[in-house]
Amino acid sequence: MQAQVSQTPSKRELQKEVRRNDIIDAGFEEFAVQGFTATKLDDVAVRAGIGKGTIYLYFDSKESLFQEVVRKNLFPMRDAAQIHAAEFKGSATELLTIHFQRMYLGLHQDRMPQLVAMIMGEASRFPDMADFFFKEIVSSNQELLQNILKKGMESGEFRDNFPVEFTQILMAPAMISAIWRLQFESHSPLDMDAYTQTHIDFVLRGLKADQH
Amino acid sequence: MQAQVSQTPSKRELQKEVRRNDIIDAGFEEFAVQGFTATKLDDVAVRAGIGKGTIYLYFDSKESLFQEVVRKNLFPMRDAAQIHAAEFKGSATELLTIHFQRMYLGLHQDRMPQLVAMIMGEASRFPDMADFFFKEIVSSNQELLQNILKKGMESGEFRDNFPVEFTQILMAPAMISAIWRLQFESHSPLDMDAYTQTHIDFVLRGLKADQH
Amino acid sequence: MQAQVSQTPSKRELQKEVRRNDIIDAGFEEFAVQGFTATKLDDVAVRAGIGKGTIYLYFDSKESLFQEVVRKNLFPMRDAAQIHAAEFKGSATELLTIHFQRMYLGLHQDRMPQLVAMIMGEASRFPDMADFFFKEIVSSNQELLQNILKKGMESGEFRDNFPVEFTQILMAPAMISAIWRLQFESHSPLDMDAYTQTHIDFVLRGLKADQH
Amino acid sequence: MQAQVSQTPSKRELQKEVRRNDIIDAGFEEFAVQGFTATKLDDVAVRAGIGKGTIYLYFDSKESLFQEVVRKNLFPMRDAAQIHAAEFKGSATELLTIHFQRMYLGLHQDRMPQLVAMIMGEASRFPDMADFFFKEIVSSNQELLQNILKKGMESGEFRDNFPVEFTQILMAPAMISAIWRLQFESHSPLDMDAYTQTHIDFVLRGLKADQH
DNA sequence: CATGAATGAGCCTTCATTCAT
DNA sequence: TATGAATGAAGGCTCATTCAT
Repeated sequence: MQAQVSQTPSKRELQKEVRRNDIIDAGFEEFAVQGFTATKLDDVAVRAGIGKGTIYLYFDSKESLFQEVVRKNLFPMRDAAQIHAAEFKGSATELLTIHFQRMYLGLHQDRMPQLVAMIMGEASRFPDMADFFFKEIVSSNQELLQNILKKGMESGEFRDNFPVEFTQILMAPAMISAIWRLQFESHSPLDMDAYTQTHIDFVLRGLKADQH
Repeated sequence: MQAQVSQTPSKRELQKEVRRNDIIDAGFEEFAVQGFTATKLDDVAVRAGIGKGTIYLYFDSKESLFQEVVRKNLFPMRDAAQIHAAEFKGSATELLTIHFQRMYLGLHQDRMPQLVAMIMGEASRFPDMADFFFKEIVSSNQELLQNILKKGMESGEFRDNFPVEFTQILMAPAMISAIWRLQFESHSPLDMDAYTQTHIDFVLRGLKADQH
Repeated sequence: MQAQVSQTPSKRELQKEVRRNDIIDAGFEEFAVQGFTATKLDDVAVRAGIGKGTIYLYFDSKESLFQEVVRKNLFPMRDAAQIHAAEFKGSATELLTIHFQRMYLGLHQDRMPQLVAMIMGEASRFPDMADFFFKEIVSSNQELLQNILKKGMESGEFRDNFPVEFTQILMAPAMISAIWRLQFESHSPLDMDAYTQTHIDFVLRGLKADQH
Repeated sequence: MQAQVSQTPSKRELQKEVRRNDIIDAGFEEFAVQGFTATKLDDVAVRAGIGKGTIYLYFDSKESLFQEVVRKNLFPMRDAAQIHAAEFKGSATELLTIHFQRMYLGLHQDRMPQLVAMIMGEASRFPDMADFFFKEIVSSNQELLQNILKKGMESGEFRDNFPVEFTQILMAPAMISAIWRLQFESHSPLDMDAYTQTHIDFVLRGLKADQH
């Protein structure tokens, strides 16, 4: 008579998952604004609307909460980019264009700029985190871009003498734009659409196969 | 008995200046490695070879010491760049090349990468500092580069349709290289000479006047 | 339908009693190993195979659980000793010998050494418990031993000038052996059979009626 | 002209030593009354009349303070006993008598009973401490007593069939008396002079060479 | 001027107890 | 009844800042 299917999570389990997410989101906000060290778990708790001790029912420590925050916010972007690239049918030029447009969308979503800035600034003091970040995010992105470059070189769209190991040169303006908006938006706002377009255009010019 | 001439600083004043500099240098090392929040004034004192209390004879607070550290380490680079650009006689292409080479030299000198990373990561939490950093360093650099661009456009070396307000696009790879080396050098080392050359070459290609 | 006779406990009441005992046993294990302060009710619950909140359905607080643990584990020993002494037919020498042998058996049973050590170390911080322990266990044991001594003095087996108020002198080696094994077994193990025999022999020599 | 002799500690160093001792003494009081786990460093600080943080200028942690407390309070007793035994000229019976009298004096001095009770109760949860205690105090005491026993056996004062490895049997009543006074003094006070005398007398009877 | 001992506010983490389900 | 999620007070420890020497 028990019609309870084991796959459907109980109401309680659902509630726990929701709560866990609330904490991650609250942590995201706080970490992004305050940075890791300066963030107080008290503030995270207040923002999540829970008691301070509750955080420890879901996470082992401040650091592990931080890892989850990074994970939850960066993985989807990475995965979406990979899937898109794998499925894309079209020229390398088009793919690179769309890939960069998507990168800008992701980087300026919500509090992503803060997250990026925080990781750049504090990762080196948490070797585990730098490790995790490099392996899960950075190298995957690098590889993705390298594949696009190789594709373009094979098709003759891109010059074949650009050193593919220096993908940083191509992506850097996107990262810097995120930091810029975080730090200097009030001093000198950035027209992101124009910036994005200029950046992509600049990259395509720089990669264009040499005339002869 | 004191025939002290007011213009020449007394031995005591010289001594004070030296001491002040020692503290700034020690602070630089510590802030660069640990970041602002994680740096202990105890460590700064030890590194400077003085007592902890002495710091407060020269600086009002941890934060004001930090400001001085930034000031002292970034001003010379900026000033040297400005002087060089003003005095340079030659093509815009050459000037831009040399300017970038100097920028890389400066950025990878000593602990500059850490300083850059730290500013990027923590500046937003110290509005005064972000302010100072923008006004004294960023905008000056931007202006300098814009002048080079305009010069090149006027001489016909560079295409005149690159939006000069987006100098970030041109400089970003240099900033990112500093951060990369700080965070990921152990995961994936960067050949800086090749990187620098590739970057400059890429920029020049991107700015090259259109063929017709 | 319920033909429940009030004198026979219902199945439910039996179940409650069983559950209560499970908790006490789990508490015993944990308190004995960790001590009172260091024991977490969480661990007790896990060991008892129940939820943490359930403990509060059976006990008012951690402290009251502790009292029950002590009560349940020391009463049987005390009662068995009293019954045995009351029923014993034989010489005082024999009775004392057997009484001590039983004491050793009890003291080294299971986790009794830990319980003894814990009471010795922590009882003073729980006046109620010290009270309870003194009234229910200590004084009863003292009285029992005093009765044996008096019996032996009357029968001429023991010298009559041993001050019966100092039964501690006779029992101490047994208590200390329990603590020794708990704390120093790894440093210097104790051959309990030989120790017991030596102790009893020593006591009998010390009590032996003077020669003349 | 500097007449400062390097051996004389400066006033500041003296002050530090005094302060260090104050903290140890305050810690002694608190640990003895509350036990290790229940003692708050706040309370130690208040008792020592200093700020909470000051403790950490002198000790690394609560546990290391505890070690110092034990060290400072137990070492003198141990050393004095060893010196006395080494210098003593007289019979083994006299030596043992005096040794025990001194042991009682030491054990009931100040807060020594509490310290003993605390070590007995909590040592097992701090393996380092149990280790330290066994090596520095227990085994030294055991050895000392064994030497006295051997001396008496050689001189014919004591029977030679008492197993010298079981010195616990001889010393236990002294330890137990300390605990008794701590826990049950209010329920049943102990006349320590009579107790001591009875114990020594009992031990000497038990060790007395057999008549023949 | 220089020192470093002293301070105490502040933060992460734990855990007995409560209570909605 | 039983559960275990939630709470928040409490404690060990850190560190910027002060101040007596």
